Amino acid sequence: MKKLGHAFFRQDAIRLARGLIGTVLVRRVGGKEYRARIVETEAYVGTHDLASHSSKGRTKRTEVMFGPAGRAYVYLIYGMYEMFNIVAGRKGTGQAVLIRAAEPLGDWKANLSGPGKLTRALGITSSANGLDLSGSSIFLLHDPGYRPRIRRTRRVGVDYAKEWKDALLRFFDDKSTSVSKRRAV
DNA sequence: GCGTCGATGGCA
DNA sequence: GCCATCGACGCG
Repeated sequence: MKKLGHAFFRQDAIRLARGLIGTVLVRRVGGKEYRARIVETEAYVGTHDLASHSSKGRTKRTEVMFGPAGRAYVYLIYGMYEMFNIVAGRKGTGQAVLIRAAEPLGDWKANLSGPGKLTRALGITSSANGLDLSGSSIFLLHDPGYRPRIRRTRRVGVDYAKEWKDALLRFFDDKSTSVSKRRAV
């Protein structure tokens, strides 16, 4: 399996969100390595997307979204959950892909069916914000032997986003049982 | 099975 | 005063 690099992450958020389904997330922490197949993502397509944090403009929090693709954007939500995103697209466009669910691979067992559960289980915190994902502590692998069955729905929890709330920007692998529960179209 | 609700903290 | 969430609880 080949490591995903800058050229892959630099795709626009929609193509990246779709392309990430079925890839393998690798997390090295505490001398151990954990692998999980990504089965659910959401695209946040730029500063015009009212559900995207980048639509608020450049702030201390959103700064990393405006940087180069392939870095981690990690933030705290509801006071207790960290969300793990990958910056997408051309630098300055404010795009990112939220990783919502994954399926453990190998001996390791965990419930990764939701963005908060995934980061908790993998030990991803805001200290990883801005981290280059072509490094060694968090990176991704292309798995050419796996063919996901991709479905597309509305994003979760963005009802405030006016004309953007119903955009079909959530992708998941219909073959997987690790997709987070909500499947509303 | 489904709706409602509270926890909890950074941010604008 | 919001939230890109989750799990517990009360239905009947």
